[in-house]
Amino acid sequence: MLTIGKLAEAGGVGVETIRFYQRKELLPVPVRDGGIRRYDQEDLRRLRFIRKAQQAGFTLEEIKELIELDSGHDHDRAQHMAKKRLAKLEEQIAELQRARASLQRLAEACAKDQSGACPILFAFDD
Amino acid sequence: MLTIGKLAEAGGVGVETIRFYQRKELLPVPVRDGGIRRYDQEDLRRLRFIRKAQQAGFTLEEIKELIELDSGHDHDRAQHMAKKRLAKLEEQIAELQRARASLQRLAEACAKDQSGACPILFAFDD
DNA sequence: ATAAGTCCCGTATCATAGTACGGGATCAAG
DNA sequence: CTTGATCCCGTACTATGATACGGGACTTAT
Repeated sequence: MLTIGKLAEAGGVGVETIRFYQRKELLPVPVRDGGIRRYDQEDLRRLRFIRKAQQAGFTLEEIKELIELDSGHDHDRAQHMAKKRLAKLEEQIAELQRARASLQRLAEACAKDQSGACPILFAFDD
Repeated sequence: MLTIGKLAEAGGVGVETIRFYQRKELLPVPVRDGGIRRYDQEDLRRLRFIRKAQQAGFTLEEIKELIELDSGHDHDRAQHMAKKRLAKLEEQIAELQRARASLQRLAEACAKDQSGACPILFAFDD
């Protein structure tokens, strides 16, 4: 059994973040042991799930939805969300790659022409 | 000469956004023609610069700094910022690619095993 | 010259994801 | 049995990038 501080530490977040997730109904508000909330491994697992899902780009709103898919039996819905997120990820990656190409080109132009106006400051003209 | 509404339209943003950028000192507050602010092509160029730079991932704070590099002659600083941003872009791209790989794997596992618990809901275990 | 459409300004609100604060309760160690 | 750490709770504040609102001034078309 963990206290909120231990759970936060184990999950790599701050205590306030746990409380924030509870308010957002991403984590259950656990039973109390004489005023003090006690957490178990399931809570830690869920906390870690939240963090991993965030890394995959899901918003807390979406993560809440994933969690609410009742103990993992709604494959269709889960797959739908995963696909939607994958499409979004593709899009984001492509966008960043375009930005990178454009910025690389400008940085090179800036390095070449050391006199006069710097191209970076004059346009992102892609 | 443009009014704020025309400038906003030409730049593909809302009127409020122009005013927001003025408050943030990203756009100059122009001279007034009898109470009405008038904008020129230079303002439009700058507005477009802001949007392009945003697409390259610069924050408004950074864009302000870029703009303040005195009419484009501080190549060193501009290049430094471009490199910093490029590094950050690389990092973001790599991170999204990792997220994509992980999520793809989970989606496949979910599709294969239609019975029982959905792997998506049980871990992002990369 | 009057009505509709813009523009002016300051202030408030939004979404997202937290972080901080203050005052009281409770727990663990010496 | 006191002291310090940790916990409780609600509320407020932060950052980022806008978006909305209200009431008055100004412009444009008829």
